[in-house]
Amino acid sequence: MELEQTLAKYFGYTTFRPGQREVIEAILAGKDGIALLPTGMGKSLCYQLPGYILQKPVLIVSPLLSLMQDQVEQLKRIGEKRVVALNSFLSLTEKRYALHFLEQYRFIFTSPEMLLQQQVQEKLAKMELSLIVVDEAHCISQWGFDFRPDYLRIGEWFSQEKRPPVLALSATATQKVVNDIRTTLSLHAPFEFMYNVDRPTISLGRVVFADRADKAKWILQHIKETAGPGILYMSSRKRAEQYSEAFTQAGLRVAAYHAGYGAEDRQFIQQQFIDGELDWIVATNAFGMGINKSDIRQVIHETMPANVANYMQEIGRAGRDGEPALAILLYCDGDEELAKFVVTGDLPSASHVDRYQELVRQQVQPSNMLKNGELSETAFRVLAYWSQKESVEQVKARLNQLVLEKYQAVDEMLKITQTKDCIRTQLVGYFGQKLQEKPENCCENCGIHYDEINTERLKEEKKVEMIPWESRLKQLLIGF
DNA sequence: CGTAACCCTGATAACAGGGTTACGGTGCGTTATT
Repeated sequence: MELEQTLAKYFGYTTFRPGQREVIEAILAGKDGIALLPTGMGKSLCYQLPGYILQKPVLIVSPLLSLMQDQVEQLKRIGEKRVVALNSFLSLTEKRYALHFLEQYRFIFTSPEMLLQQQVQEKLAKMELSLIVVDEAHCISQWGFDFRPDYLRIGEWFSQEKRPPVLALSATATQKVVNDIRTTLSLHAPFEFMYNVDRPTISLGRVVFADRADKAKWILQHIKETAGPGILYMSSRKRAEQYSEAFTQAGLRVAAYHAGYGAEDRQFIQQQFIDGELDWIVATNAFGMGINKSDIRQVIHETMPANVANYMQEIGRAGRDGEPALAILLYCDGDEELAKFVVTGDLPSASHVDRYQELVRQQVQPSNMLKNGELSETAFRVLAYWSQKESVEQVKARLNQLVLEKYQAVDEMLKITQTKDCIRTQLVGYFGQKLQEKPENCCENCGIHYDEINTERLKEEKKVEMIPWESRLKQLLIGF
């Protein structure tokens, strides 16, 4: 059957979106692949369609439980019953059942951590898969080395034996991230499809402040006077809460969001935002992955993110409906120091490496280190991962290297806050691409026509405030 | 590592300036308590 016929039969579409056909054909030809497609451009179809053609299960490794649930629901909505999310939401009985009948499912979603459990591994060893998908594959690079080491173990697992094609999917990935994906997954001459990373409808604003108080004043004013829906990214949980409270007191529909809240609260806030009951989310970088909201008009960074990849990922949440949107990066001297601390603050130290080895030598459980609270659970897991693989000296060198790389990544982001050249050109450059065409309201340095837009806005105001979102965008562009 | 908020001191009134302290992100799975 032709691909189009299968597409129509299962998904009801008549044509493919850019890249989908190429990626699917490569997979069907047995090749590995890396596909970078913006959210909303049908990434998941790249594995769902092959799932219907290759009559064996597709395994999808996903970073978040909520993401898995969404994907499962989405598939069930189009009538697919043979789909399962193998994760800790399942009770022991449910998990046993799912594992027992695992080969019967068409789509199996799971986390890296669950995938690597012995019982899952044993089951998978007896099964034949048609395809392994690593969804949101930038997580390998973003999390694998110092946060969720199991992201690195995915590649170790299937590199050793005969395996089906592997497809890595992500919205955006810098050159470094693509390299990390390729090497840690040991992809064999992968087919690579990279959609244009530039999002011409997002204007790239930037405001530099003399001190923090000025910045705070600007934020308070800006949020009060401009329209959402928007995300205000903060670099600390506490500040997210403080700002959120200030806005709430000013009568705005705002909520804070960070990983300190329980899963239910987070789900609730996210849903309120999606449903339009909240205009602003004041969040840490915990917010965003898997958010399906097309009309986000603004993404503001109170402090710069830790690297360019994260920045692109975060601003890319704006304007998915194709209508104009605005990203504003705020900077104040010294902001990079906080970013540097935050990204390296929880790494194990050289003395931790020594102590780990010492405990192993004495045949004491290294996890005893956790009892007196000298390092976090995350730091311990990272330490354990590397210590099991490498010598004490190698681990120390690796950790030092990691710190250096993280600092460099922050410095690259810092350049964007300081450049006098076109921000868009520079940003796109980090993704190995060349800017095709500058949009009219390109960036702070090329000139965003705030004045023009402001005048229009005034004219607009004299008429009526009825044109739903056009007038909102104009409102949104004041405050400069 | 750097910042901000806090406290203390000195010398007799308000407050400058030194010292101290608290604070800073991301998620899985499992297990022991409410």
